[in-house]
Amino acid sequence: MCLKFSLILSRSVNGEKVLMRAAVCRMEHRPDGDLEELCPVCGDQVSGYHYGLLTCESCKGFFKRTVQNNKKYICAESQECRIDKSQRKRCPSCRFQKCLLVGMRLEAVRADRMRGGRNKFGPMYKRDRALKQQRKALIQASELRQCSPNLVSSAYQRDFTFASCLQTQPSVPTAQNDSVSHQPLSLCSLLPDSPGYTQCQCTFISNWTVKSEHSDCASSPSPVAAVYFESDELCSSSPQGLGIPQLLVEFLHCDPDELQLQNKMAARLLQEQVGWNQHDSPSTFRLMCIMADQMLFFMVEWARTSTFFKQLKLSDQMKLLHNCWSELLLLDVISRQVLYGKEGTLLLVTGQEVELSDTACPASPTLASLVQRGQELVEKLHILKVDRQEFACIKFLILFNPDVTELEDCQFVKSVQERVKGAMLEYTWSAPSQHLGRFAHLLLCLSELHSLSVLAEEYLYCKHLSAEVPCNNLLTEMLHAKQSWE
DNA sequence: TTAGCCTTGATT
DNA sequence: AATCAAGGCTAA
Repeated sequence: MCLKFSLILSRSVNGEKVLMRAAVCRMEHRPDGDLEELCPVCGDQVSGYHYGLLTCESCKGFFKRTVQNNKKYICAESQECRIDKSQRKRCPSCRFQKCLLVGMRLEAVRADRMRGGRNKFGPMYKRDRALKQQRKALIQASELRQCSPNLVSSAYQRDFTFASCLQTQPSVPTAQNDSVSHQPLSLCSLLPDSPGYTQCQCTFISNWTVKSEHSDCASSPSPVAAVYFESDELCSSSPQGLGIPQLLVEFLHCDPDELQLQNKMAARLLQEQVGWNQHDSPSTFRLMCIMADQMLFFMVEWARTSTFFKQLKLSDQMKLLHNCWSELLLLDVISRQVLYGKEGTLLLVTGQEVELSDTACPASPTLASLVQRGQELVEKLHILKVDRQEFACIKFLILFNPDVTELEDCQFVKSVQERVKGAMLEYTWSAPSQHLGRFAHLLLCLSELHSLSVLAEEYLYCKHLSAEVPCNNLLTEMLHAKQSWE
């Protein structure tokens, strides 16, 4: 899993935004755009829906062979191989990883090898087709209106070939809204009270409406979406009156909804996908980078709107976030595994599950160590039965770190940290079947989390130095901020 | 092993 | 009867 951690802490894609826009324009002028869809795995022509989404014939066959024969591949490089039409045969390991990452479904391969007929994905495919129709109509309408970029862009937001999106469709542009995507975004410009903070970026988050139909989720083939719903309903209905400290209730309200994140991430991936083609098909590494970058936006938005944090001055807000971004990213991945994950698989924010055995990476000792220690940490937190309330607290505990240098309002940060600790202690002790040493164990886990984040950042910085991390994104800004202090 | 073409059969 | 996404076959 830590392989994924480190990948997640990697790079983002501002340069590609330009490509995306170019692709949109090309498609507009193509008479029959959606007959020329490209396989999300390798960029070849698609031949129909296969195992959850539109793919080409070769990736369909490859996925079938791999699953049916229970094949295990090992990447000879560092699990970052580029998969495109000409190179797809070179690394089956990375190819299969990419199949899973874009949303091909293991469960669509029949165990009994029965031929013909239809499977449970039928309605999903139908919905996706309808969305594509809608998109096409919108594009045609926008052409009539002399190619209004916004309309074209939003039309594309509604189309998404990833399986996760077939279940929960994205509805609104992502953080890097089209109108701002061509220029680099900085942390500063995302926080309020700063000169660079634009209304466009604000309204993206606050106006976000989740259109994921509950009925769809109920009948969804994905158990993940169902899990999120159940737990979210529990959390929103149960805290009051059950002896949960008021502060915790407040934290829970600040906590973003997992299903909303899933939708936003799907929309972001869609936006990126528009720019992919045969020559520019992203590696697993790059996909993870895109996700990491988006997670950073989620994180900033969470902090920006959270209690206590919004009372801080911009300079302190930035210092706190620069200090703990990697720890919060890791915590996000880890908490998702503890709360919703299954043993042996990595649950992505998109709701997709990746087999951990397939992601083992011996290529880099740093990566291998991250993987190992990350898994152990998940296991420890799982045994401690850390719940969503506690994770919400831990995030604040990490964010409000009074040891950060040159804080203007260090006293306030310290007082918040004390209050968070107090509320956590109260919650931990009031819960039944909790032993006395649990809180201490939890704190030990946090120190392990911190050391993991240091390791991950070091690894990333090396990648950055070897020019594998692109410039002009939130991630490189974070990397530089930390390095310039130390 | 790959990938293009073929066969199958539940659903529409 | 038509559709189309499963699995199967086979030359390269």
